[in-house]
Amino acid sequence: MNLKQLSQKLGLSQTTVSRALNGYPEVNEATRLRVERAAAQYHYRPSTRAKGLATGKALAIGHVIPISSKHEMVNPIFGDFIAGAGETYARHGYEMILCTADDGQEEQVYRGLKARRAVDGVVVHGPRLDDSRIRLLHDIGLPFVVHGRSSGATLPYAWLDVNNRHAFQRATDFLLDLGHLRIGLINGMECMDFAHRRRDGYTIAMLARGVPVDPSIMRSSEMTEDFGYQSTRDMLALGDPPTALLCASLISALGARRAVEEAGLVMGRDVSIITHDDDLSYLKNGGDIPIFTATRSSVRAAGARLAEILLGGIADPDLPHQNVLLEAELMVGRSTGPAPRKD
Amino acid sequence: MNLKQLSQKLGLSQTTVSRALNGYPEVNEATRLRVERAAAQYHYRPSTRAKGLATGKALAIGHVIPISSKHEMVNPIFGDFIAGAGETYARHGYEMILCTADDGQEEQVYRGLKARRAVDGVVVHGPRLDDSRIRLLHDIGLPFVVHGRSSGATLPYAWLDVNNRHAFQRATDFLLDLGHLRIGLINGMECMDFAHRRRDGYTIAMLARGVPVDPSIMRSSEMTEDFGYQSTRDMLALGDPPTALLCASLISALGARRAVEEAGLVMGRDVSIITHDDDLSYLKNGGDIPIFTATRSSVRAAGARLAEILLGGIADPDLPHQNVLLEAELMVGRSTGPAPRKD
DNA sequence: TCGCTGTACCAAAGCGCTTTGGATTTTGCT
DNA sequence: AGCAAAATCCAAAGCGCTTTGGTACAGCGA
Repeated sequence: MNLKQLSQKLGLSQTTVSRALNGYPEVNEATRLRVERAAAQYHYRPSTRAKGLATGKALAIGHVIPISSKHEMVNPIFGDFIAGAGETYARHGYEMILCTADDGQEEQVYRGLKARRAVDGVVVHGPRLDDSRIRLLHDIGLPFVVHGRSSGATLPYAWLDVNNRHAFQRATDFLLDLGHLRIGLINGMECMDFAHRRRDGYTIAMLARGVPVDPSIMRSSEMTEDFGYQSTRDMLALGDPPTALLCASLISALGARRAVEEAGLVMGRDVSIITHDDDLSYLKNGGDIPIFTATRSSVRAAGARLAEILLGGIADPDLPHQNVLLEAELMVGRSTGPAPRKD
Repeated sequence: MNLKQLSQKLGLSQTTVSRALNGYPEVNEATRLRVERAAAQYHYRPSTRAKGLATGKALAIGHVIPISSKHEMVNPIFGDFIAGAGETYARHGYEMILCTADDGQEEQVYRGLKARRAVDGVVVHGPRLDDSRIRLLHDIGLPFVVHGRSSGATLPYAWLDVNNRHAFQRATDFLLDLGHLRIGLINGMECMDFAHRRRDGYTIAMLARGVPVDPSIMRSSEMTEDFGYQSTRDMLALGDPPTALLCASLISALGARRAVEEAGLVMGRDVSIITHDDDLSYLKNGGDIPIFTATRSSVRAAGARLAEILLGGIADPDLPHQNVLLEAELMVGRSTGPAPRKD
């Protein structure tokens, strides 16, 4: 069923039917009701493509998933983020379109999206330090919101981020308060902006207390379980091993715990662990009492909020760039305790 | 830059430019070359919407992500699956569009996709037993491929699945061969087809050896870390605890290991664990030697393969429904060993 | 030379919608 | 009653592409 057929069935012009359905004022209420009922009855829905063509909008938002061809790594938070954003898009009549982009060809993908007029805006995932995508999207005139931030970017841009620096600063302080002095950092890849900021927070807190920052207990890589395990095992084998660990993700924290237990140590007693927790639906941090003490911030909520920002910016391009900084909660779980006394 | 502008710049008609770009024969090779060069120079890309309107195709594939509003659970394999499929779509000039659908409104979402003519086909994720979506999509005439299968479906349909029954049968046999008799099952939700089949495989193997199937060591729920932990803890507290566990996912296996170790037992010695491993990029099963003995099958590869099948079916609707059954590998890791001798 | 067959190109219609610029009828007011 | 304004509705153009149904011209054999 298309507009023409529907309007013929109603004995009205396409104009009137279209206006009735789109809430324009110049149509009799009785007529509008009749139209709406008929539309529902025949399951009429305007074709997105035709509507898009006619209005000059794409009625779609693009998400470009960076996929490192080296590591073939897909960001595990992606599913939850999308779930949050998707609901918002649907409510506003937008489609969500996904593209994957290997390392080198990211620029191509964004340009293609723009040239094909496939989207009205995009979400930038996984920003790196001084991320080139910001300049690129600015230049080609494609509205965007960054999930995270990009230190070093000179242009103003819209973003939504968790206050990673503050979160890790608080977490480090929490451990310092418990008497820990050897605090290991198991970070994400520090070319990623969020990891860089977390490290900053960690360093700031350590230095503020005059505790030395020791590179030998700071690791940085993709946040896999195995990386958490290896890093922890290595660090525990040091002459002066850490009594506490700061992990960048629940997944690497699971690996860290494995190494701790494998070494015959008890988490929360011999080694304390704090992790960041993205509150992923498939990786809950325990039940009532969290397993891990964690800095928590829901990625899914972030997705929903970010989508609102993007759509708002598209609806009114003159609006100033929105910047939203979310604070993470510090949830105390069972993985932390006072630093073990040296005997 | 659009077709009209490009054709004016070239002093050709839109027809000729369009045909040149789409590889039709009735255009001079020299002209075609000139057109292609100009298109590249001006970054011309046909508008997907316009092209779709003109051809009557949507040039897009839909993925509907079921999101249980009860559990707010997003399938963790989703990111990797999408990554596999996305590359295939891009290569064929298709967009991938995502919708989220809460429990009740799935039918609405599919109908909407069809009515808006937003997609040429869809991928059905997470099929349940006798899944109603198969009938629905058949009825509304939307091409689809199921990732998994649906026991009880009477209509023929295209699917790509892992041989879950065989995989779990082999895994169970493997444990039985090691002398285990009390083998616990930590399954996914058994309304899901894959979980049902895995249970079947387990049961078949047990019965074939005359080993009793004991419901008290069989659990079924969403595959979270916590579920793996709780289930294992409970089972280990039984009078006659299992000496081996079969897990449905690496995530719940991590939870199972936690419970095993917390009980002061050693995985691979006191309790053997076999898990299914979807080979997710962010959750590798260890390094060189797998942590867990596992039935492995790459979800990402499945995504790529399934996308090919769907596009093939769309290109030639008369083709019979393709059915692909992938065998999982049984990878031996460090989590399994002979059944402990009773003293 | 004429007709005929390709080859290479083009004008215009059409995909399903929105929107512009009227046209017609009603209403409100004097 | 008479007339402007408001209320409703409509025909047709246009969004950017593909495709149908041509035309024009060169080349060829008779």
